[in-house]
Amino acid sequence: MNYWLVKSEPDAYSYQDLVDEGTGMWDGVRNYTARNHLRSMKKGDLVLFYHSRQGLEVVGICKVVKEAYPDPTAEKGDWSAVDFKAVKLLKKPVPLSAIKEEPSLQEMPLVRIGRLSVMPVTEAEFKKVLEMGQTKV
DNA sequence: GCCAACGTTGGC
DNA sequence: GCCAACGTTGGC
Repeated sequence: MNYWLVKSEPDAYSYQDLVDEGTGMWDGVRNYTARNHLRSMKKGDLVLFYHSRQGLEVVGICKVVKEAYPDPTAEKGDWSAVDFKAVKLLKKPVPLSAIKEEPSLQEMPLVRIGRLSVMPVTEAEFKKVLEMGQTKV
């Protein structure tokens, strides 16, 4: 079991949109590092859902229900998409400012590499974020 | 809206 | 193959 974090601008696609859809396609990634992370995802992996630009907080948990397949929105190039299903809304969203203040979360790419939109998270980091969000899977 | 950080592109 | 210029992302 691996753990991940994905970012989305809620204006474009929010956690609530995923809840409404049931199963959502995670497409449109056009960054090689992020794409490679998508391809490493396995069915059942748990994913933190983060709202960028607006919100700036981890809002929910979802899981991988379909592993990487060719991104249908890519007109050219070698890109991938995966499918997610919403698992649980965090009881308390975890803001970026709180993550930055938590010593054990300083190594997260979310803090270190601002621009990356799909990133791995360690089990310890994942659990810590859930704890801060007062939520259990 | 600004700007820093990072990735990509293209000239040499 | 290096590196400057440019574009994009995303926090502030």
